[in-house]
Amino acid sequence: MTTAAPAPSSRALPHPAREEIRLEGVLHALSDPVRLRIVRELAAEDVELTCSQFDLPVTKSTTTHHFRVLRESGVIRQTYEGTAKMNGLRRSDLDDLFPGLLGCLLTAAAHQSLRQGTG
Amino acid sequence: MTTAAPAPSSRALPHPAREEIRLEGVLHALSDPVRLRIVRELAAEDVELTCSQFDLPVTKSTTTHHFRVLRESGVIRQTYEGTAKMNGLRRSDLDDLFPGLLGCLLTAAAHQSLRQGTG
DNA sequence: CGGATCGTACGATAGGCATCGTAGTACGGT
DNA sequence: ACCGTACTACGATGCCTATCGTACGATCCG
Repeated sequence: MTTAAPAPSSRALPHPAREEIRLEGVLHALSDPVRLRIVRELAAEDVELTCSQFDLPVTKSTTTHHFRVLRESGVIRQTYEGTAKMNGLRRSDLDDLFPGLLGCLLTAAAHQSLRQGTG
Repeated sequence: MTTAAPAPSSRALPHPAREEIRLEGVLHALSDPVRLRIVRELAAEDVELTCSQFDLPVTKSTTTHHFRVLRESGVIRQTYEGTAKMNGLRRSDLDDLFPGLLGCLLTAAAHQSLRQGTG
């Protein structure tokens, strides 16, 4: 078999179960410009990205903080692969819980960016 | 003519123009449980409500605070009518800026309430 | 005018949080 | 074993905010 995925690596990360994801938490997570940007990039690439692949206007520590908030609110799924930490949107979970919401949010963010040239 | 609306009363309130409404601000406003509840009630009634018609688990001062956050983020429109302060959702502005978002959010909130019996 | 109702302003408080820097851990490669 | 890379943990800092209580302003009714 073509082992494309390099083994999830021992250390695990706590994620909320699908039923534990709260709308308020998701909205709070996405109300920060940096985090909204992360989610938009993640949605655009449609593939798992490492933390360091994002070009964010904050330091590494702050980046770690933002990714944790996104994970703990249930927006993204994080897994280690070697020293890298892969990040992926929890699309199916979110779509199941809040139908259409993620799409609307991404569209809204895109519209706003077009209007204001802010990304 | 049937003057149903009792004159807007002198004191005016500052509202952001439609173009000034920011997605992040809206999300932040709605990420508070009390404010999300206000917006849901407002959407359910589909008519302007006074501040005191809401049964909220906070004091009057805090209620004032939450309504102000909602107004300043562009989610609601507030006008005085006598001593009462009328509150209405800025549906058309929001739908114009962020198509479908308000509906998705309300649906999502409703779904979550059904799941968890939290309202 | 006097009183009642509705909402505001202001100050205080406590907790949350975005940010940073530094020091450290985990892993892979040489 | 050693080094480099990727990310984390921890502590500090300063700001934001949700909450309250009390005192006040605005409006209406009698």
